[in-house]
Amino acid sequence: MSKCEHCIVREFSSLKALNKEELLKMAECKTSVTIKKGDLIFEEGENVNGIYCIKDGVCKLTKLSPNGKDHIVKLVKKGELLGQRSLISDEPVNLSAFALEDMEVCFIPKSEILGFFDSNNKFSMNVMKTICGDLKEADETMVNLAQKNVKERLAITLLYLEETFGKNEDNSLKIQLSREELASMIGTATESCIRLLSDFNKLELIELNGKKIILKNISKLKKMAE
Amino acid sequence: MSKCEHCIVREFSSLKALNKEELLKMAECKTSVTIKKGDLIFEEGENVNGIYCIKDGVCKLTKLSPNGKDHIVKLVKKGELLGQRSLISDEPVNLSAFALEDMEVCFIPKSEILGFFDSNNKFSMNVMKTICGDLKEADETMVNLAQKNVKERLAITLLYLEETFGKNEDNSLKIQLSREELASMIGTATESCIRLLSDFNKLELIELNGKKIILKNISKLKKMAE
DNA sequence: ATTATAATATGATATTTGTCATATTATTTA
DNA sequence: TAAATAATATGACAAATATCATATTATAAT
Repeated sequence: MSKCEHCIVREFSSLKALNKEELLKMAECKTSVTIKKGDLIFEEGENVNGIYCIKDGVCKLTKLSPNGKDHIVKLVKKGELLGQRSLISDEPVNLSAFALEDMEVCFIPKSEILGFFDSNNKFSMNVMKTICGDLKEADETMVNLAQKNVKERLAITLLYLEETFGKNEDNSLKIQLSREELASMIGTATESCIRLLSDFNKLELIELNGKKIILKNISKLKKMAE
Repeated sequence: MSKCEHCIVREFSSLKALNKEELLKMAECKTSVTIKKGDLIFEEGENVNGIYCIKDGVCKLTKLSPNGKDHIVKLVKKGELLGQRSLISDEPVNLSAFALEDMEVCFIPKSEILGFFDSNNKFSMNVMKTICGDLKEADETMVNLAQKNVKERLAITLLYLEETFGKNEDNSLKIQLSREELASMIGTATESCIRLLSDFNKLELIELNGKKIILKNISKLKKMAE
């Protein structure tokens, strides 16, 4: 069992507030899990009795609409925690989580985390700040969905993907989403998404190379996103 | 100066966790404010150094899009708190608040609230739960905006308004929104909103009587909202 | 390697929604 | 009370987007 004390990833989340003792305690009750690309981590409505700390990889949080279509609410990456909201509200999770890449995560049981809430005020505040950040982001996304058209939302999303997940040596987006997933992030039909990517390509805003997407004209994309 | 101890409204918010001492302390530093319908409480980007406890009335939280249009992100009513997110994140507010009715609110300075966070764990947990609830709601709204059409969103919103704010003796919605505001909640053009209300009226789902809206066929509206 | 399957791409068309014009009604202000 | 202004309503049309069909390409399975 690896030691949480020596885990660098911890430094990026609310868990950075924990002291040595708390980390030792946590190391003893945590479980390390490997998850393969495409696999389900948890499903909407499920009781997840703890939180996941993402050591490596990226996952998508999705919500199913009554029409049967999934919407991607958020992408979560290395260093972030999963399942905080559900734990605090003491409710089943309201989103499903699927691995977009092979992942390594640690599961920390609920009782342990609740203990930290009681004993470590800094930790509580960190978690609160994270959730407040999520709420602020959600408000912005909401307004974008309500007031921007699909073209603008695609531009916004492409810029977000490069900014958040970076690019490879060939400048292509590091994170690989299918066209269907990209459409499900921006809230449109897969065909519309494909068509607009094609348009962006012709306008030389981006370059398409199979699954690879390269942002060629960031400033024009930014203008487009306004 | 009225005593927080005897304020019933307090029982509906996170503040219910405060003990007598804390309430006495709060009563001394709070300020009571009356706000007239239509007035601004605070504006996006402003530093609000505390939180508002709504004693009476309803307000809207809006966000301005770069295109110049406002979007109503949330309605907040009697018993709820305003400005929690901003206080925790230690950032300017990201939404503007306007009174939809004459309001009575109490302003409690930041320092006071931060003290409660340190000393009263129950209070912290209550605030966290509220914000988690907001986040869950925001996720749902997001998916609705992304996947439902305007007709469905209108039905959802009308049902929400009746459920949340109740109805008058004549069965009309207690909360009065202009067509423009209703449109700005569901994320559509004012004319589209008016047109659909008119359609709903013809289909006898609702009844329009000047500014008054009566929900006539709840079950059909619910089917429509799916 | 070959076939089967899934992902991407594009055209044609229908539907939804937005925009602009204008009429009508309600509300405020002088 | 009359005039001015704002809110609501509706028509005509344009633009955005979804849907369905089908082709092409990539990926996985045998």
